[in-house]
Amino acid sequence: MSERERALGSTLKFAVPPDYVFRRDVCSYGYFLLAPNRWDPATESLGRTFEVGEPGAWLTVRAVIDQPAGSNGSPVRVRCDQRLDRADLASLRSQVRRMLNLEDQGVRAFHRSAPEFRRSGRARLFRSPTLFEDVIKTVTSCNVAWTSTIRMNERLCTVVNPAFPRPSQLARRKPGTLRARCGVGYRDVRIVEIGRLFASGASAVDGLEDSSRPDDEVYEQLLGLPGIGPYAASNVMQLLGRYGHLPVDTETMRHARSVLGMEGEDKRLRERVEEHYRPYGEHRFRAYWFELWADYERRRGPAWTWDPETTGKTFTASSLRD
DNA sequence: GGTAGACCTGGACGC
DNA sequence: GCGTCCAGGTCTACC
Repeated sequence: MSERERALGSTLKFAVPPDYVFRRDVCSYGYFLLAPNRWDPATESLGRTFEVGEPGAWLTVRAVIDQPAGSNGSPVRVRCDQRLDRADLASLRSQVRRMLNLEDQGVRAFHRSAPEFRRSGRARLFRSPTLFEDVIKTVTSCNVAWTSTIRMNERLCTVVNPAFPRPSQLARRKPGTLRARCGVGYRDVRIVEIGRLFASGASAVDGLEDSSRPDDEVYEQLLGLPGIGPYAASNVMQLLGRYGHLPVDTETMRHARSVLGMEGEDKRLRERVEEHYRPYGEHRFRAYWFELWADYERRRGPAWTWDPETTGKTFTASSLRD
């Protein structure tokens, strides 16, 4: 493809399920506020840098994704800053489909289990183009305030790769460099090690996306990864489309006390939270999460109106405490 | 199996 | 402007 042909940006349009509402379903999980994603509340579009191609010939593409008609189930559009060939368009399409979680077959079942979310239509959860990015984003969200998570992801994109670091890029980095330039702190060694595992296709990460495997097996495997404890493993589970685990953190405790009216010490509260969401079975994460999200929206307005520079930075348990 | 303390960063607070 | 304290989940050592 010539340079001139490339200059005329490609546009991709594709059908989505009838229930799909772009602004609601993108702004459904905090990762829509993390680099390289950039939500624009004014145009209700998501900007992002992607990488297409193959090892040794990566192509960096800047794209803007939206749903021009804005109505349920109307096609989603992806506008690129350059012209892509068929293979690159296919790669981009598959990355966007993962982010938008379009293959999620459990929406109806979730609404049967939790009819209180039928009216809002909440069910789908936003995620990253790759499992690797979801895992690293999860590690950067552990033991840290939300603003620091935002900063770490920004710096990883600025310092290593604007489309988000690839496993091999993090595998090659010195931990000290990541710590000094990306502000990841003691997570440096763990991030490099996760990069190595994904880059080499080690058995520790093999089969994580195999949906035929039982939940408990995948959960145990995740717990074996560096930097991944019970909270992070449960969070990655939901990013894999497995919603039966609850990632319990300080924010869960705040929610239990302030919204569910529960009392007691953390250990007892943890048990009560598990008990509370048990009736939702394999959908319990979604029931928990959209209840929490509805509370955020009561405080801050609909998520699609949040400005990443202001409102988007205010989510952390201590700042939301009543 | 349970628990205490270290890990690192940035924000809040007091002086 | 500086020093101190605290929030935040994982990991290791120890009981």
